[in-house]
Amino acid sequence: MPRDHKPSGPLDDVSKAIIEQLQQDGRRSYAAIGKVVGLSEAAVRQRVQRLTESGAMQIVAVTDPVEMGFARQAMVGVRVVGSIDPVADELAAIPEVDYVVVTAGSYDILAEVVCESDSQLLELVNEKLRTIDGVVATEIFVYLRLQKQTYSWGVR
Amino acid sequence: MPRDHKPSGPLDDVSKAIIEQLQQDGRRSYAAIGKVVGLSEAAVRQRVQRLTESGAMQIVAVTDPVEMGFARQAMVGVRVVGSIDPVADELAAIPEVDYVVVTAGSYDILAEVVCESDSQLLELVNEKLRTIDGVVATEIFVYLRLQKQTYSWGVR
DNA sequence: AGTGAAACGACCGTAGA
DNA sequence: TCTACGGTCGTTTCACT
Repeated sequence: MPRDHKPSGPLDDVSKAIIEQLQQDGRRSYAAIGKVVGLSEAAVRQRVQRLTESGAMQIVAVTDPVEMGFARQAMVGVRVVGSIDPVADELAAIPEVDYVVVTAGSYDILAEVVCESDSQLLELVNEKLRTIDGVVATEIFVYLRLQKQTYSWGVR
Repeated sequence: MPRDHKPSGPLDDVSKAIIEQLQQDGRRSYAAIGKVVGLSEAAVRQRVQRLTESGAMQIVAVTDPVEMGFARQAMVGVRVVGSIDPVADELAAIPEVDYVVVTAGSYDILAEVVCESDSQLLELVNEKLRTIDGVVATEIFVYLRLQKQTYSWGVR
């Protein structure tokens, strides 16, 4: 699922203020946001539409994995021989993998996985990750505690 | 910012269906969701309220760091001597750190950082992370490409 | 890009099963 | 925990700047 990325230059302060409001509550009304940022409802709505269509922002529900029955998360460091891209593609196609990033460092790829149990995690890594062509090593960092997860950059 | 976590047992299929709708569009109307899941508007509203108050779900704007002027992201593996908790707390308090997880493995903590430039990243790691009491080693995984980031578990 | 106004639809509180 | 309903407020469309 690649993000669309229409050009859309850097954001002005008003759009940043709108985003800040929606980071606190994605359902806050355009009218209420307009009062804070000093714009009419319609203007706020237009800017939100442009921001979402350009891919700069999206308004979504994010869930707590534990409450959803996924009690075990882990980050997997992956070392690859040969081309990295096809490996990254295959990883991204796995439903239990929710985050894939190509990195510079002692791993070529970091992949976050969400599982229901330790046994499912082990099976996933052994049978779906380590069997991908080009993967030569993996290291599992089991999550003991998620300490911070924010969707607001720079602010608060 | 610790999550509140009222007890609230495992979710039934209706609540999962509601969440699925809101993962696609966090602003979808309660009435429209009700038609899909077979519930009245008010019932959907009550369930969404309970889900958000229990911390199982939140509806927020998530942004593209590049569009927001944060062109450089990295994952930092942190090795700690002594108690891990105070280090995790200090890391979580840093604004540029958006994700902190305590892990089992060759790092004790993984922290994701969001910066405007390479120089800011370097300064952050050297002056704010490595100076924390108990941190004995860090390893930086600079993000070359974010390949996948989904907020929907299990589905699609 | 922005405003203002009127019609429409969504949301909220309350009552009742 | 759900439905029903009425009042209030938010959203949408459109003509205008």
